[in-house]
Amino acid sequence: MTKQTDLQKNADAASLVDSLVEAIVDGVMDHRYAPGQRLVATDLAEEFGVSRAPVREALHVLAGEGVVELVANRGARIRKLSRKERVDFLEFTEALCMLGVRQGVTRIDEGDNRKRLDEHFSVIEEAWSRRHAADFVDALYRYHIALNRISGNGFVKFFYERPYIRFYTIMLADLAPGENWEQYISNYREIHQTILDGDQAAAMECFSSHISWVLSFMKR
Amino acid sequence: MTKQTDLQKNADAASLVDSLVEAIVDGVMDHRYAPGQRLVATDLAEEFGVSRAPVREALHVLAGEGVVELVANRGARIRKLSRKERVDFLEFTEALCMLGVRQGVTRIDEGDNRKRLDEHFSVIEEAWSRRHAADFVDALYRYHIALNRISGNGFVKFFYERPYIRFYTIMLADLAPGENWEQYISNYREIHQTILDGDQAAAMECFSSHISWVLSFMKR
DNA sequence: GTCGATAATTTTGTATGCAATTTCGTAAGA
DNA sequence: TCTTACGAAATTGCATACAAAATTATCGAC
Repeated sequence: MTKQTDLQKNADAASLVDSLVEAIVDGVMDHRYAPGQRLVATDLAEEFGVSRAPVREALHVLAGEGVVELVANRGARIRKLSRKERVDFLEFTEALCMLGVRQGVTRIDEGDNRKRLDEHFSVIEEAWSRRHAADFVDALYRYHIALNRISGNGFVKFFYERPYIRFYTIMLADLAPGENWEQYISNYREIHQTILDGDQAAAMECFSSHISWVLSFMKR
Repeated sequence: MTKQTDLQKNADAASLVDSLVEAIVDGVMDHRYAPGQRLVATDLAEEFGVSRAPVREALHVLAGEGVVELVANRGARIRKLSRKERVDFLEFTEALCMLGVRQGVTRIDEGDNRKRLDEHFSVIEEAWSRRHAADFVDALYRYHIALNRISGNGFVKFFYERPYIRFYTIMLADLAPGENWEQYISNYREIHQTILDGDQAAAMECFSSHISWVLSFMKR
């Protein structure tokens, strides 16, 4: 029995390979493919009703992105990060977000930036109130996407929204906030407020000490 | 006449696609392929004496990496960064290096870290004395690779050494140091010294103000 | 039952074929 | 001279084919 997953071939110029990349990333996001799991080209081809060629090309894109690990003669598997790798990644990504904070603060009053950022923050609050780790981490991620866009650094925007950053970020849900729901939201309320206040020094200080705190309990 | 470029098929497990990726990146590095240039799969296939399939896969890896831009039905071209994009990229990459500095300082006395970092610095000095922008930028890049390795954050190491970071970094050679050779090396001597001294606060302060200075003259 | 060798099956890697699309050259018309 | 139109050539995207490698299954020895 062939269960064909629909490829939403965006009416526009999205190529088949692009659709496949997106479909596979989606599959990873909603845990249909688990980290470490092997991805057999033939199976995917059948699942999506295409030949192996575009599937392989999609897997190579994902390998370039870092979502997938490609070993010669052994095919592809979803990349799996050790605990240390995830902590390292968090440290890395937070250093980036710091840049978003620094530059975002200076532009908070342009256009509807303030309103938009505030909306994103309420999603964080909402996920927090439900104590839903995955949604919480996702909301934090989207908040920083918004902030990075506001910051105006095109490269940070480009980078932070790449599939594998999204993917790795989501994988942090089992490390944070851990047992620290209260402190976490409290920190972010302060960060958000200082950003809204346009106080760059305070925002960076807040965010920086939040990072230190998060890393301290993640590294134990 | 078919001029076949040698693919150095590393004796070990490096697949054909990997070799192609490396060969293409090398081609970009020594300016045989210019940013914006179109890469025709058939031509590359012929050049390397293979079929189009692995070439296409290599191009998809590079697309995932961000070295190449892939447009549906129009094939691949070497990614070209505008001036603003390059400045944004520099801002981005410096934020990362900041992390390397912060953590690297704390480990400067482990093993032969001090010696190795010092060796990398002398390469910077050497390129500086020749006033060779490309070599200078490359030496700076390698210095930070060494520092990132010392820092112990595996993700920063992994990330900073990816082909496209190397590629983009090299593309900064026409923006820096510009007319500012003297100030640039002077800053780096101070950065290097504070790192050797193990003075984290001073190192971060030095590096941070160096970044501000570089960006100020690049943004003009 | 466990281990190891061997055969059968699966899966990968690369080449090739062909239709669809784009690109390029050329010529007609304003 | 500059567009615009059109047809030929080039190029891409996807499917298919097949050899090489890896994986799994089978079977016998202990």
